[in-house]
Amino acid sequence: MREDSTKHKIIEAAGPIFAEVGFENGTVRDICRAADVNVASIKYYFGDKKNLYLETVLYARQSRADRYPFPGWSEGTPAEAQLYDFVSSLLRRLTVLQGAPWQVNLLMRELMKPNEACRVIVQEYFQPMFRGLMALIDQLVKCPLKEEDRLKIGFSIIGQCLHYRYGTAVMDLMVPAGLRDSFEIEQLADHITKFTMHGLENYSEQQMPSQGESD
Amino acid sequence: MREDSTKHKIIEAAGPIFAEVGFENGTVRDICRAADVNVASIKYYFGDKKNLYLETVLYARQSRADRYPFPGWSEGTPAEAQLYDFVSSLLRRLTVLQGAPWQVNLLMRELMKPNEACRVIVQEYFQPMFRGLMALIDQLVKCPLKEEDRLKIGFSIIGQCLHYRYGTAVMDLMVPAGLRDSFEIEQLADHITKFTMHGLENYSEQQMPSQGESD
DNA sequence: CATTCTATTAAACGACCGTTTGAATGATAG
DNA sequence: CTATCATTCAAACGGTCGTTTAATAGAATG
Repeated sequence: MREDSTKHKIIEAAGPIFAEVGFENGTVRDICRAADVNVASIKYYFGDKKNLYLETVLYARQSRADRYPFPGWSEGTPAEAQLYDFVSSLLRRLTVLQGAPWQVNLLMRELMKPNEACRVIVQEYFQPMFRGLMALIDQLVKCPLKEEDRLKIGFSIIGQCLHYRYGTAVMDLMVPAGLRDSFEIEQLADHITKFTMHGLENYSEQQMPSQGESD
Repeated sequence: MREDSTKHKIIEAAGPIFAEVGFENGTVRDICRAADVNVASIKYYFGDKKNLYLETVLYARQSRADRYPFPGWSEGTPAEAQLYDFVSSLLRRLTVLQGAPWQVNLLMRELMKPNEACRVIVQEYFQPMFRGLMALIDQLVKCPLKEEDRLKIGFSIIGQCLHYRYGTAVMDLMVPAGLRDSFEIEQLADHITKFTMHGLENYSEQQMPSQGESD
């Protein structure tokens, strides 16, 4: 798609608007004014507003995937370093503590209240990332994990990271101004990595408690 | 407020609608149809739609606070048991893995994209909870914590819990049907408690690493 | 040149929005 | 009964929404 094509201009204008206010509140008139095109162009190029939204979400996904291909580690990299890299790149990808680019906000919006585009996003974007994380978890614990525990651990890691995006507004009210310096990405990644490493340390020993916990 | 009063009927009708579709997409006509009152009642009792929304959010907060007053533990309760209670009651309060009552969804919506009501919610609802958690964290680690670390640990715990609400849709696609049984609230609380306990175990030793971590 | 196809335009359509009006209703008080 | 008050009502207001129309301009094709 040519960068100066009308279709491209519309998507680039629609992205920030949908990301900011969602599908229903983003009006085609606003979008077309921002893109400097006639309102009828929506019908001409996308059929209707719904399809414009769909194409915009998929475009956002694609451009984020292009921008942040998943890091491959060299063979010898220690697992803890890989975990740190994973966490910090996830935080960075979410551009925690900064204004996120519209692509991120739009994808988050889609993941939280899934429309049609959600399944595609999860399958092509989220699952590969999560699979990489679970392989990493396997390296970090001593013994093989049950699938459900592997998932829960993964959710614990992801949850710690995502909370810094979900809860941005709350956290701004929560963290005193004097402590903001301690909440840069590197330090958050450091904390989450340590916290997780310790959390995993004795995990293998807890795998099979005393079978039969009730009587 | 009498339970059968018109004002009460309107709020009870507005709650689920605002929670489901947000402020902008919830129409006064839908609300009034659900409440079985005339549209002009909005102006009569609330002035305008915005004020109706505000009163509905505050009502939601109040009814949740009434329903789940914060648990007080007896003096001797072990800290780990308190942590488990905290986590499981938070998960339960969010009614993770179930359809949440409209009050929860409305409050989550407000916390994520703060309108006017947010500040009140955070101050009266969230901060007391968080303060309780931080006091609990102090009991769990051996030595006094820096304020910033206490906050980060708190966020790590909250983040793990909230992710099961934020990411509901994604997780439904992520967890194979055969493993759903392992994701009941008790088991999630168990995992998060253990994971957190281990995460905190060596925390005190990491407080002051080797000062000067570069070259 | 005449024709066909692509792209863009201003204007309008019907539907729905939040809000407002002014009359009707029914209970209460003098 | 009359007057007053709070409450409810159907109807309409002006505005914005997504969508559509029909006309237009310019390039491509014969």
